[in-house]
Amino acid sequence: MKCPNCGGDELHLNRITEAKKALPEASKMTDLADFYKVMGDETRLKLLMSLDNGPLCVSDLSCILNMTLSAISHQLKILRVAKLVKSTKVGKVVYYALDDDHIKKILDMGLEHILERDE
Amino acid sequence: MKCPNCGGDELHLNRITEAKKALPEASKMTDLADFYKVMGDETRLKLLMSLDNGPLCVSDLSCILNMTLSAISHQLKILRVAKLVKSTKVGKVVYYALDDDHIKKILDMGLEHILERDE
DNA sequence: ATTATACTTGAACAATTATTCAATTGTCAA
DNA sequence: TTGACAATTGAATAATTGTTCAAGTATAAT
Repeated sequence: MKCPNCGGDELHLNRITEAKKALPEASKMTDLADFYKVMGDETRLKLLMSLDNGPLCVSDLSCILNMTLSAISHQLKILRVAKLVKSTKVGKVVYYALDDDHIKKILDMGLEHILERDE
Repeated sequence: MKCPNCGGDELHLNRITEAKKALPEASKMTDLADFYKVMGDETRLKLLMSLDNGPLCVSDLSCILNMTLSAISHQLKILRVAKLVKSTKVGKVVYYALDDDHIKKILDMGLEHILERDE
């Protein structure tokens, strides 16, 4: 039996079928890629890090990142849709917070990896 | 004293300066964003997951993902530069493997988050 | 009611990026 | 040496994406 894609031999095929089986569901892969994609932007990462010590309003975040309200709002929407942050409106002010502290753990783990890597 | 950016009051300023101090170094933020950016692609994520159970050559990976050698090679290069995978050449064949098992832990944590989230 | 504030939204633009295609390198076998 | 195979590379293309700008809500204050 030969690999229909590249013509490889039996052993080659075994490795392939095994690796294929070990892969998570296709839809889960897409979800995971999307999750990392949302984190893979400096602005959004700064927003998440800023919210790490408690809720902040959009103006606060705009000051912290030194970016326009519009830019911040656009990025907050992406974070909101991805369920990484939640928002509550108090009068005219909208407060944003991390959706749960699982997010915080993931952030810390990534940061730890970066720090270790650069030693 | 007033916020030079949006004209907010004292309390507002306190929250801002505190959040700013808590933020990691700018260069670390960039590195972390870049790290997630590399993971935030379905093809690269599949490559990493495929290598989870041991090294595979480029042809194997091409079969597993059902994509051209060229496309795979381009993505492997990105993973290599980002130090997520390493490669060793044996004759004509180049084997790729996860750079360390810290990567595996991060992958698992992300996947766990996705699974929990969708319950 | 009118005005100001806090934020959101949609369109547009520039920049980035994933894949394809064609050409090329490096290694082994005949 | 010649040919075949594994993999890499660079340029081109199409698609995605982050920010800006201008206009629009919603809420509070006068």
